[in-house]
Amino acid sequence: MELDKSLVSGSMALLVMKLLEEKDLYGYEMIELMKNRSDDTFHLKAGSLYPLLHGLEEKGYVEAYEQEAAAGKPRRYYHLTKRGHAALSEKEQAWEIYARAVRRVLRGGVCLGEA
Amino acid sequence: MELDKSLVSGSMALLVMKLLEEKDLYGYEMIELMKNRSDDTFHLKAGSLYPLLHGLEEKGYVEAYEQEAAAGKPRRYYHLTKRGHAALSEKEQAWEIYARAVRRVLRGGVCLGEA
DNA sequence: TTGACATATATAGGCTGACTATATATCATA
DNA sequence: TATGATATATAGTCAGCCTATATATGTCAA
Repeated sequence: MELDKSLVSGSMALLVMKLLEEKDLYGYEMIELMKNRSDDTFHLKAGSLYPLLHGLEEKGYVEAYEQEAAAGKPRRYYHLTKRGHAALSEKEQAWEIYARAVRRVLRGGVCLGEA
Repeated sequence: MELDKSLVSGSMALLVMKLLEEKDLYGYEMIELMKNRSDDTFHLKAGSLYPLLHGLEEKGYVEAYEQEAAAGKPRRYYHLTKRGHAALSEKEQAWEIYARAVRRVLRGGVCLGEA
């Protein structure tokens, strides 16, 4: 079953920043890592990722620097800033709240805590 | 903390259909029910809901019928069709897959099962 | 009586986020 | 030499939810 793409909306920035929490990465690497970490669920496209990274850079959540690779084009590494860490933390909390609310609704009305 | 609206994208159709699984509802009722069921997390707006319902009707996922209320405007009730039930089931599965993948990424790399 | 508010549905227009398509450039391999 | 993997980038498009606004009825307070 193909994943409904409309479900993916909005959380890519969160997921990308989460990858950057561990270590600096370049774009192409993130695409591969995202695929692996999500157990082949998220196929983040280059055309989605690079504009997203530029947006995060504008907001001051990441900083970029060029680095030569052993072969091929030089790589543009991204580093999560202090502000980025703070934003990531908030987005993680927001995700928790959101996912919990979806679970509540999907669990249906026959449960405790019904308002 | 205000919920990041961009996270909500895409899953409203799923949640609305889930409400309709239990019983027929009219639009205004869904807005209230959604708020209660989600523990005051989802504030679905009328301007989002009604076009969404019309879309579900066009796809044959719901059927509508008018019914007079004790007072005020007649209410437009929505009923989940057989096709709607099937679509709901698929969307629920898609949500499970998506949420699991997000959890995997958020859990980070220092875990078992890393691909 | 009139103004505000809750109930109830509807549409127009805008913003954001992810997509496809395309462009560029290097290197390996067939 | 041409195909594919690596690597980054932008333009244009589409979908989803938003705000703002319109309509209509009933209740309650000033």
